[in-house]
Amino acid sequence: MGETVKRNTKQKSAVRHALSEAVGFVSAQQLFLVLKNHGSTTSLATVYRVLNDLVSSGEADSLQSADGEYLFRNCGKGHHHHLICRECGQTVEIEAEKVESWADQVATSHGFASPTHTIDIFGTCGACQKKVAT
Amino acid sequence: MGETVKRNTKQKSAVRHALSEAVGFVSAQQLFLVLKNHGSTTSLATVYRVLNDLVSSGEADSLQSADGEYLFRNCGKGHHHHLICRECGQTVEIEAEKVESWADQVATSHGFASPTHTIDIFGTCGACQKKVAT
DNA sequence: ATTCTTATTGACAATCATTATCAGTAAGAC
DNA sequence: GTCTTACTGATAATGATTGTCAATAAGAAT
Repeated sequence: MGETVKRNTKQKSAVRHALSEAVGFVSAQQLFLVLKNHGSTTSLATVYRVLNDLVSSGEADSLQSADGEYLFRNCGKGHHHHLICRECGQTVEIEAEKVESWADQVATSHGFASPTHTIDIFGTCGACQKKVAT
Repeated sequence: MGETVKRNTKQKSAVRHALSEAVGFVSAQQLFLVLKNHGSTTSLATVYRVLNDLVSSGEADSLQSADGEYLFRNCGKGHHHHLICRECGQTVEIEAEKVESWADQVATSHGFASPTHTIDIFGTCGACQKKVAT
C-alpha cells in the first residue's frame, strides 16, 4: 500500500531543466511561460504538480512572495532560511543552526511533538536603499 | 490633493475591537465570522479594507500563513512569536529575544536595512498526540 | 516488438482569498 | 438641518492554485 513508483517524463525533465536555468526564485506561472516560449506544451497544472513533487522530495525549495505567490528554486542543499529584500526580492541564504535547535527545544519543552519552523528575515537591501534615497 | 480625512465608523471600531480581542494572528475571514457571530453586519470587504488600513498605519501587523493566507495581529504591544499546534491550532506565546537580535544582526551584516522577521514554530501539542495514538 | 498496468498528463472546471466596482449611506464640518 | 464626500455593502471580477477525469504513455512483463 502506498508505494507509488515514479516515472520519468518529458514534462518532468522540462520543468526540472527550466527551474535549474532560472535565476533565483520563480513562480509556477513564470516557469510555465518560459516553457511555452521554448516550445514545450507542458500544461500549467503539470508545472504545479511537478514543482510540488520537487519540493516534497527536497529537490526544490519554495517560499512565498510578499503578495502571497509561491516561488520556487532549485535546491539540493539541506534546510536553510532566507534574508529577503522587500523591494526587489533579492534573497540571501542564511545559516541558522543555533536558531533551529532553539526552536526544537522550545517546542519539546512545551510538549509539542515533531516540530518544524518558519524563519525568514525581511529588509531593504543596499541597492534598494539607494533607489529610495533618490 | 491626496489629503483624505479619516472618519470614525462603527465598522472600523468593530474590526479594531475584534482584532484586539483575538489571540495571536487571525485571518480576515476569521475576523469576519467572529463579527458576524457577535451580531455585527460589517461586510467582508470592509473587514479587508479596515485591516489593510490598520496595517499601513502601523496599528496592525500582518504575515502570511503556511498556505498563503494573510494573517493579522494587533500591534503596539511587545513583539513576540508563536508555537502553534498543527492539529488544533492552540498557540503558545514564546519569548525570542536572542533570536530576534540574531535576525537583526544577520540583516545588517548583509547590508539590509530596517529588518523585520517571521519566526513561528509548528508542532503537535500533547493533547493532539494522544488523540492520534488512539 | 507487443501487450498490459497504471502513473502521469492536459483540458478545464472548481476553489478560495482578495480586490474592484458602484450606487447608496452616513460622518462630521458648516 | 444641509452638504460634501469618505465609507460601506452587495456583488462581480481577478488570479493563483487545486481537483476531476478521460486520454496518454512509461516501463515491466510477455
